[in-house]
Amino acid sequence: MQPAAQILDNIQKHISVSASEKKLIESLLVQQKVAKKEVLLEAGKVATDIHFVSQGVLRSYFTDLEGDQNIVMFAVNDWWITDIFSFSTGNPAQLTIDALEDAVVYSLSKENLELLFLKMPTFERFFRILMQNAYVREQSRIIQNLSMPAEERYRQFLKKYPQFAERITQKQIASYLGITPEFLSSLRKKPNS
Amino acid sequence: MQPAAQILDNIQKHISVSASEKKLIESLLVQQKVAKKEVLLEAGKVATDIHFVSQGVLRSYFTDLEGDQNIVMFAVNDWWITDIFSFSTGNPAQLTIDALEDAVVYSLSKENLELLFLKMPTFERFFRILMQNAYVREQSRIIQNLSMPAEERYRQFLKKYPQFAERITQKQIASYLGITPEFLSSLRKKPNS
DNA sequence: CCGCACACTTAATGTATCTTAAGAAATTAC
DNA sequence: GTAATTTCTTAAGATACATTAAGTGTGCGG
Repeated sequence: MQPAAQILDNIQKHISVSASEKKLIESLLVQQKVAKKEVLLEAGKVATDIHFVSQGVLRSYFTDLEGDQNIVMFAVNDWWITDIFSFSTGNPAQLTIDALEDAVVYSLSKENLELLFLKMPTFERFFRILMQNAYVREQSRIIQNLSMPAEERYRQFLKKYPQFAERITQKQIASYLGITPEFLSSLRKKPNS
Repeated sequence: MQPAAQILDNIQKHISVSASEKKLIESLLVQQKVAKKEVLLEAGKVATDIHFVSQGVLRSYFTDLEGDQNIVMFAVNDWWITDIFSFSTGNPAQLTIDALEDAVVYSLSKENLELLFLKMPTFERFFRILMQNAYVREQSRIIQNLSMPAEERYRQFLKKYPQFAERITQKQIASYLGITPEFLSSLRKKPNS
């Protein structure tokens, strides 16, 4: 699929887009290739862009005082990713975003997003739906973290994101679940009762 | 403050609203008084409304398989609350919403919200900002849950939400933090080093 | 194709947090 | 205003999960 077509499909799942609007959107996106391990956003800098993942796998993570990485999200094709806190407020990012596999992304700067909102008011609706879905996802994760032991969270993760499980190492998954790789290994060994 | 004025103020922090739009908004809101312990939304039913809290304190919580309540959020004056998953998708709610103190809320049904989006496209922007802020909040909580021990999460909670700490019992706060009231009590006893 | 870094596993020991139980304090209901 | 209910605390014992350390596999850069 043509990369632009991939984003437009993603957008058109939620709003309709005229031919001239398609051109406008395409003109505001910047394609970036991101090599495995390459950093797209570094904690401490301001997140100026939101990225649409066309191919490959990205992750965002928080580095805590002990220096440990805590994975906040994974993003594969058709996902949008940024440090939403930094992108919203202009404060320094808490998260680092890098590639777990070679990736291709389309980046939209905050200025261009605001331009889109101005020139194409329905894009506000699209972005509202994007944010609302992200809110649903994060709230669902909070519920799981509060109410389930690690073993059950792991099962739910495999069920909800089978496309991640195949491509992401156990170490990364453990970090996402908030447990150590050693403990995840011991969970996996257990007969799944 | 006139209740309608309170909501309009909240909305006008993010978008400008004409006189006729103000009337429209007011006409679509329904005032509800909620007595302490009264249930506004019951898990299993569909969340048809989003509620603006004018006075009092509400909470939403998830009841897990063991029957324990896990608090997802508190809402005091000027907060909006619903089960965003159920409200978005029309699926049965996972959360129960009830009042921890006598409260007054203004409820906006999903139909009326869609009507607002149609008649007042800038309302899409307001709601986008609402959802984006909620996303930021939930992501920040996930980062804290992943990277900090309970004692530090409690400190951050007190710092971030001093208005909650005064009005909400230790038991509720413990549930929000994902720990038992007994353990919270032991944390509070420790000299704050 | 070799070597090295890194992922995954296993197991012993350690610790944060839970469970249970009971009493004291505070709030609520009649 | 007093009984009844709920909250908060304390403490002992239990458990989920972390830490450390060592060994085995696996991918990948040169």
